[in-house]
Amino acid sequence: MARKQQEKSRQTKHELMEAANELFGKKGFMETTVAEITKHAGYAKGSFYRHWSSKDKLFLEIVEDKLTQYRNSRDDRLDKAQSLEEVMHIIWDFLENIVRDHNWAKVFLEFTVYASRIPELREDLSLSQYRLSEAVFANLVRDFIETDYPPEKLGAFNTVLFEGFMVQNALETGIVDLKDVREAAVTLALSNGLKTTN
Amino acid sequence: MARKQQEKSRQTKHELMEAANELFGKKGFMETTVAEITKHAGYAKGSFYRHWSSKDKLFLEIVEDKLTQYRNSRDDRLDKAQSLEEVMHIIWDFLENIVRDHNWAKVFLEFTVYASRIPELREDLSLSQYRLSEAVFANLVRDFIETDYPPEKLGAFNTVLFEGFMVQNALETGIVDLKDVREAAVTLALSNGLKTTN
DNA sequence: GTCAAAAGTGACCAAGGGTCATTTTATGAC
DNA sequence: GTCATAAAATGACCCTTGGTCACTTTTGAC
Repeated sequence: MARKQQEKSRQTKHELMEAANELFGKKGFMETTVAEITKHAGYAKGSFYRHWSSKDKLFLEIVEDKLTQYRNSRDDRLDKAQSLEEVMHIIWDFLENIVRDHNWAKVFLEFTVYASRIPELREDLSLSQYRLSEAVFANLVRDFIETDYPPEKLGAFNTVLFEGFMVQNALETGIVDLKDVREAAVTLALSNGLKTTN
Repeated sequence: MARKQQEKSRQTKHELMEAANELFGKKGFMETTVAEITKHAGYAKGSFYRHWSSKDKLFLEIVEDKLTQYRNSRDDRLDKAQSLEEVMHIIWDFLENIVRDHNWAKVFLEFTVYASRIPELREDLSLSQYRLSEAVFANLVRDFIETDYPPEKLGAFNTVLFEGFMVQNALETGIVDLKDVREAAVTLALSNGLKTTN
């Protein structure tokens, strides 16, 4: 049987992904070369292209893995949410996880901006498995909105604030931190989504 | 006198900047090559490096020009501002100008994220002449803040929201538009900066 | 042991940023 | 007008990097 060969191939792919994961987190997407990834994992450059058709595709696969991972760590808390404020904090705990995962939020941002110039890649990136999903955020807040403010927009503001923060963070301006932005997001949600504001 | 030569040199530089301005706006920073810029202006590649030591430096010079331009169109309106809300709208008119200037806000974002990986360039970019200045925004809102919320942070949220919006815009998600984000910024400012919220 | 298929290799290609020796053009002294 | 000098402009060349592919090595079925 050819099972062992498949197994070996999967193992190699895994090793390459691990190496890439580490290097992307450390140096970013652009600054990490394919040759570095393969060398770090102990292979030759050519081997890379037996597993992915491009550096972009590898990145997308890593993103998919990571988002699945992040989402799994969040899902079980959703049922318990009792208020808009609570939901917002669940969302921001989730976002905080991403920032804590080395510098991956920064790497996401880097790749997002890069991908936005490449039509095919931009389409890929707007698929939910590759993206902080505004739709998911919208669904989370929908049940708690008392006004007629569109839940899609309320959901999207989380992404807007988060990604805006990531730009600040990338430049290391140090003026606002994640906590400030979380508070702002909550303020905004309560202010637009609830009838009584305090 | 060698005046005419200097004049010619300045003219060439100007033509190269015009070409670059157009191409960057159309294709972005990364996708525009030095050879394209020089060809578009009618010169050979080598001529580029008589005027800038790198593609990055040319970009910084264009940014500086543009920001000066944007700022000039704003300065004369500042005196008239009577309330926090009014100041916020002046800030967002200013930001709207940048978006209207072809796709330059997107190009700024692209360059910002790119620069954040290159230490020397990141330092350049945090200089005020190259940057949407949080400090300036902070000064604008300072006089109208009634609470003890730090004006630096209130100012910075404008940049955060604006740049976060630019990421959405780059991906063409279409969920929020500039008007939504402006409103959010105003809501946030009034909510944090004024004693009475409505 | 043989041999086909899979895994792995690295020389090679093209594109792009940047360099520099060389050529072209402008200037001013005579 | 001519010549020397300096500035402006050129494009062949270098290096790096993503991607290709003909070749070598390893694996496992028989």
